[in-house]
Amino acid sequence: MAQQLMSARSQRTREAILRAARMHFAADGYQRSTIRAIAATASIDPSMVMRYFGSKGQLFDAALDVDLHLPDLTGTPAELLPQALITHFLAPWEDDLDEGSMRLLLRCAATNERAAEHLRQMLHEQFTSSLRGALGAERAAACSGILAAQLLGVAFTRYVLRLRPIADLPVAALADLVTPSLRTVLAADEG
Amino acid sequence: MAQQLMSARSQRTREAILRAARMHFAADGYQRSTIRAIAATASIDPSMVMRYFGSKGQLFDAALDVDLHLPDLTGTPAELLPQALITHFLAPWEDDLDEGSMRLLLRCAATNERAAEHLRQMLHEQFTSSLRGALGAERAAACSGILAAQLLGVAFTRYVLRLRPIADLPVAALADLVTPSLRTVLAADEG
DNA sequence: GAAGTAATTCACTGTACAGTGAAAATATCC
DNA sequence: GGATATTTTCACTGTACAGTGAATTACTTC
Repeated sequence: MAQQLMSARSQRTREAILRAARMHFAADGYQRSTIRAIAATASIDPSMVMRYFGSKGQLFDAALDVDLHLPDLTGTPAELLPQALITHFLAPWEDDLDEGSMRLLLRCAATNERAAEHLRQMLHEQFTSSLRGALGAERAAACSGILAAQLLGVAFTRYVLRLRPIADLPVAALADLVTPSLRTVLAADEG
Repeated sequence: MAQQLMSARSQRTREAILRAARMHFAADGYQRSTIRAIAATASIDPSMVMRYFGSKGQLFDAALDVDLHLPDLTGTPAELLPQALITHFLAPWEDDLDEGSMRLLLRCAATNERAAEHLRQMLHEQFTSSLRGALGAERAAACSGILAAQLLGVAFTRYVLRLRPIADLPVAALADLVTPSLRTVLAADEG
């Protein structure tokens, strides 16, 4: 891609902008984040943002390009599936190495159709491909909707709304709390 | 309140503004909604908004003042509790007589701390008071967090993110899909 | 139907912002 | 070390907006 053709310097600048943009978009949403503020955080001139990303909208698109990193769960015994799902699902939210890109996506999806489409696409792809091996294509498709709803509910409640007690629980306790429900969903579809 | 002192005409204007505001806030979020656009929808002059609500922020606060209308579930047999919960919870979203005020609250809570606080408060009060009679204060407090998370997940997925298939299901089918999980949550806490 | 009050409109201010383009600084190559 | 290309800064434009206050219109009451 174009990135490969860039000098190390512009590469660094580009990444600094992206990092700053993710922070701002995650904290304030799309509208309230200004190019100027993002540029200030990245310690560069606002017009650099235009140079590297063309417009605020394109910068946003670039910032949205994140990943759940759900592993392929093929071979995971049914018994352990709920635990594995919740653990892997929560991981990118908990240790946000990428400046909260998951939070950014969830928050912005609430008010921005572009982000919503991105999130829908991402959830669909990653859930079905992660579960296909373990459940078969048919059951994966049938379950993924309600599984996504439950996990999104937890993520929204914990990371965006910060509703107690869900927001305060250690991850392990949270996983224990949710696991039975996931198990129920997977079991209900078994028959 | 001040409303009682107003003429019928100003009462009507006030309500027209509020209705228009809820529509816009629900559709576009706080930032992207402009006083001008709200005024246009309500077919009045932008400065009327200022007259009646003081500022965009105060108008927003007024628009957020909504209710889940969860009934007191005292006396509902445990067996029927999940069904009753999901049905009553979904109702205000489904038939949005109030111009989508629930959607407005959920959407805006994602990026607006004022709305988030409002939603947290509302969920806490309404869930605990609705369940206290049926479960006792202790169990109500213990369950309400995870119940809220699950129901918020469904609402977010269906009404805000519009992720399929959850977004397309008839309410009854959706209720059937979620009921087992709610039952699991309530059962898990029983011991 | 005139006097007074409440509701509404209008013209305006200041500000914050996205985006532009030319100039300056910095690196790269011969 | 001068020429060329790339990165960065700077000064600017136009626009959209929240909010203000005076002028105007519509109601009410006597």
